[in-house]
Amino acid sequence: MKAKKKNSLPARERLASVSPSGKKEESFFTLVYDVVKQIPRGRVTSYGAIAACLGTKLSARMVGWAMNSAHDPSLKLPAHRVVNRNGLLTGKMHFGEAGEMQRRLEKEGIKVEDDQIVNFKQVFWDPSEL
DNA sequence: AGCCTGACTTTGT
DNA sequence: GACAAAGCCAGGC
Repeated sequence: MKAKKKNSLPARERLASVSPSGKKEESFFTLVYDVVKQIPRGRVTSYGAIAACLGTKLSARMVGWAMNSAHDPSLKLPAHRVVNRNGLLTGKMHFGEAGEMQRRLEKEGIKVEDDQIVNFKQVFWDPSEL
């Protein structure tokens, strides 16, 4: 999975440069949201992958933490497609009800066993791949 | 202004 | 192979 291409240019600045009218409130979350929203159905990714894509690979925590603020349903963030690098549904407890995250994943064809994604390597989606 | 926390990851013992 | 600790950045209090 080390097929990550070198991102010499931090996506932070790249995406942050996207200011429609000069007035922009891009925060770390915005970048994360954008990436998460791009996760194809039936695929999952890890916090580290997103973080690396953003250029802050040293801080995968921020990604997960950003999701903490993503509790807004209007964001339509498929947070259930975001797991830790082990493919473990670490944040399933934050979905309101335990088991919902797994249920959603299974609904998309992703098998989850014991809170862990089966064939995680196969369903893993690298944001840099898009 | 400063300390604490957090849905992670990596590395060392 | 399992456990412990450090690193990271940004928001909340």
